[in-house]
Amino acid sequence: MINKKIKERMLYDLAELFKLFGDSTRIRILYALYEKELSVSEIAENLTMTVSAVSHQLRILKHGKLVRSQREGKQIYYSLADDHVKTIIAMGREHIEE
Amino acid sequence: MINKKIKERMLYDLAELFKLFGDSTRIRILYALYEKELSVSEIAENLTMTVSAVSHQLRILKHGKLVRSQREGKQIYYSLADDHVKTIIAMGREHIEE
DNA sequence: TCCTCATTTGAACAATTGTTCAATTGTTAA
DNA sequence: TTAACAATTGAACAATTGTTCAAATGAGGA
Repeated sequence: MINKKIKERMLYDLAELFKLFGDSTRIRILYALYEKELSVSEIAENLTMTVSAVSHQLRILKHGKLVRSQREGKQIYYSLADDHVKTIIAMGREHIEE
Repeated sequence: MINKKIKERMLYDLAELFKLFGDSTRIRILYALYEKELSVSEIAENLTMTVSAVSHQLRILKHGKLVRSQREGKQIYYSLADDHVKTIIAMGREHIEE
C-alpha cells in the first residue's frame, strides 16, 4: 500500500493532467498537431480562432509539458511533446467509440 | 480523411470525457473504486467529504458512463463501468511518472 | 534605424463548475 | 404507520476558467 500523501499528490497531478485534455480548444490544438508541427497562426487558422486565444492555450499546454515549441525565424512552431499525448487521446477515443 | 463535422464532434466528446477525469474529487472517487465497489457513504468517508458532494459527482460520472450503480437494501453501490476507465487512469499515471 | 509581421501578455468580462445547505425521496425494521 | 438511515436533488454562492481586446515584445528585411 502506497503512502497516503503520495497517493493524494498523484491523484491531484492526474486531475491536472486530464484537465488539459478536457477543453475543446486545447484538444483541437493537440489533434491538429497530431501529424505535423504548426505555427501559432497556422493553428489559429485551422481552428478559426484568434491568434491570441490560441496562444493563451498553447502556454497552458506547454506548461503542462504536452507540447514543445521551437522558433524558426518569425514564427514559432509547436509540436506534441511525446507519444504519451497521442496514446492518451487514442485511449479516450477508443472509449467513446463503442 | 474523415468528415470535418464528425471530427469536430469526436473532439468535443473527447474533451467532455477528459473533463470527467479532470477534477480531483471525481478522480479520487474513480480511484477509490479501482479495486472494489463502494456505497456512497463509504466513498464519502474515504474522501472525507460530505455525502451530498460525493453524490453530485457520482451523478456526473454515471451520466458519463464511467461508473455503474446497483442498490443493495438501503445503500447504493457504485463500481467502475468498464476497464477503459482503469486503462485511461493508468495511461495518465504513466505520463506523470517519468 | 524604421516598418512590418508573428507572437505573447495582462486585465476585464462572461460563463462554467464544485460545494454547501436544506428539503425530499427511497428503503428497511420496529 | 412511524422512525431511522441512505442517497438524491435544487438553489445559492464562491471560485475557476476561456475569450476578447489592446498593448507590448521579438525577429527580419528595407
